[in-house]
Amino acid sequence: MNDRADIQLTVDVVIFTVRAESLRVLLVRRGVPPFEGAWAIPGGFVLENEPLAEAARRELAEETGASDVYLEQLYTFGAPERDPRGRVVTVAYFALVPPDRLDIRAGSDAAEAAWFDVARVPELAFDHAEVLDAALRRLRGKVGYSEVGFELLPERFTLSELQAVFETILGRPLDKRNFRRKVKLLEVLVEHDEWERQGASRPARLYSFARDRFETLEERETLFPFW
Amino acid sequence: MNDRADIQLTVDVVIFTVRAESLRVLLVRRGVPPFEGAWAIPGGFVLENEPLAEAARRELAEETGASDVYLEQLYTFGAPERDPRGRVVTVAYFALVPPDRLDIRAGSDAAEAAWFDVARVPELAFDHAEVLDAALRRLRGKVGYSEVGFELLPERFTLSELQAVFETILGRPLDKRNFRRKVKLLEVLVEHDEWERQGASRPARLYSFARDRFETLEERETLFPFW
DNA sequence: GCAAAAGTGTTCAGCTTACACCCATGG
DNA sequence: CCATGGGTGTAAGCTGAACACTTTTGC
Repeated sequence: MNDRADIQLTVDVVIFTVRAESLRVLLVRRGVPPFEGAWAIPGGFVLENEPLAEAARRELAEETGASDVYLEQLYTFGAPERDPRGRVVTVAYFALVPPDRLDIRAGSDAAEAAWFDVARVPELAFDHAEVLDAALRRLRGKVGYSEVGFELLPERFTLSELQAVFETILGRPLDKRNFRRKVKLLEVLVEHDEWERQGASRPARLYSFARDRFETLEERETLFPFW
Repeated sequence: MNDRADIQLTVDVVIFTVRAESLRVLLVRRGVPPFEGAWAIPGGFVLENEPLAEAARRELAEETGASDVYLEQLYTFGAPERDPRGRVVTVAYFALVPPDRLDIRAGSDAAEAAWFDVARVPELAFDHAEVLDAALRRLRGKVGYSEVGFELLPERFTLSELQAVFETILGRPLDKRNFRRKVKLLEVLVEHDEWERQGASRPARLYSFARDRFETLEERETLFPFW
């Protein structure tokens, strides 16, 4: 009468960053069967007495050295046949890592890891194609009414960089003037008297993201209009 | 070196229905410790070789007799101390059951179960207050751009009934004329030559929900505007 | 002085909102 | 005939989209 399944629980973390105007995801190459040699989303088993989000942060730190970045639970995948070794249910998370938070050294000690443009991802192990797809849909769905667009940038950034992130996530160009007007209207950016110069062009003003102001915005639910 | 946690996996299902213009949730009274005598969200262990959604549907059918209703994975709760008996991670789902799909007999054989107005829910066992809160936020958040508002109604319904469901979920009144115009603009309702008469008033036309038309709408992502 | 990217307003269309009266029926 | 809920259109304000030129710098 006790047919509780003997289940192993893992967390997988879809780790995104932005580089050279492309959205990238971190994948690791599997060194052991099953799917030996295939690319996979980094993940691992949940430890005793470890909260799920903490397991995800541990995974994230092991692979990237990054901590204190945006992390969100995505979905739980539990098809019985998703892992040929047995019943393994995985709680998938996704993380947004600004380029300046990446620790180059991290992850290099363990398995091979590499960043892939999300438009050019190889075949993935397990049901990880589905996991990645869910993460991308979530990210794209939320960019319009949440902070995720801001969480991929370094501490200081230009409005053009911000716009490039939005365009990268959405996969389409945005109008520069409209974009700037709307962002400023949100009142979540702090304007600095610092300027980024790059090559032979006019320097761009640097901004930073005021996370606290965004949170008060959310409560007003101005961003969730009734259709 | 193998510190994989010995974890029990359950599914909990937040079951909503609408009755008398109030949004209700099904709760069961616990007959055994821990939290003996407290009200809880129905749930149970995942079986060997059972997909998570199937476990949720099984739970749902046991409690309500309903099948083929709207079911969506909500969130996975895994705080180590959430169940005093040990490490129990739960994958929470929520279900929307139209009143005509409820089987009165179901659930009566087992534990005591009852419907509660979501605004008048008693103290709940475990972290179920948090689970219910997440379900309500998800439901309210999605009513404006998804089909959830349509999934709580019987096969045939009037526009006033539909509006009442939206108002119940959102917790605020909507303008009748605007509501009707927008719903008709969506083109997801089938108009029938049947009329509901109730008491001393003009009969109301009956409609049904064309789920397939809604799905093609979703792909057009007209409903997900960029801010 | 020219190439390159930064920065800046206005107009128009479409959508959202607010709002009040007549209609069909049962009792 | 009256009480009850069903059903319908229009005007005003607001929001989103389209669009082009000037500025600052490095070379």
